[in-house]
Amino acid sequence: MARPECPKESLKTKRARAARILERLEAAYPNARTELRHETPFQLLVATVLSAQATDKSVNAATPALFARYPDAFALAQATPEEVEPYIRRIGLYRTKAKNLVRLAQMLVERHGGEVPRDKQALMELPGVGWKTATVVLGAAFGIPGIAVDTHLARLAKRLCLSQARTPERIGAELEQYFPRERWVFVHHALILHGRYVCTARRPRCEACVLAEACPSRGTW
DNA sequence: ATCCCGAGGG
DNA sequence: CCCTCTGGAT
Repeated sequence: MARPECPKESLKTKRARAARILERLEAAYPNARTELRHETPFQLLVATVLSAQATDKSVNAATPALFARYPDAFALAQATPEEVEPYIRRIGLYRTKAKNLVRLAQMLVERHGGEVPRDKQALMELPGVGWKTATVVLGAAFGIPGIAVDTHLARLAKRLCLSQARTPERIGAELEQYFPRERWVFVHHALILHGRYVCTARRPRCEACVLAEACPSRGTW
């Protein structure tokens, strides 16, 4: 990672650049939303927990069979981790995730009537659910604004010189200063798509990047 | 800071 | 072979 210096910008200048970035994201990814397959908030929560350090493709390959066997929290709460493992083994980190999902389902039944709580603190008390997963679920399932920062957002925020902060929470808080609240959830999904297909971790395709004009790091990778 | 972990890409 | 993938818990 050869780091170019980020330009010194006022908040006003940065917001103007963010506005241009948002414009181009809206043109390039007009209906960006989660690519995790799900029918209910519960299934989205499970899929998002499974997506930690895994590709959404591998998660989507596993969840149809998983959801057919365990369609809701009540069904999953009756399972043992050993019974769940075969469904998710190919995703990786499967022992931890199987254990977490069963306990998570049991807690949903015990504390929330089997439903997904619309509250970040309550979500973060569930095993396997941290700040990023809770923010994603609130946004995608309930439309509650928030910019969840995952590996893609962290990388793009740095390359775009939108945030040099280190923790996901701080990067997210900073990004939320630059984009309008009603577009936060869109920005999250659009930047993930852009990070997955264009501004990739290893060899970013700057020549094909619609954000290049607004990116101080263009061509330096 | 380290562990969990399989699968696909370069 | 090494790196990365919508992280979280210890």
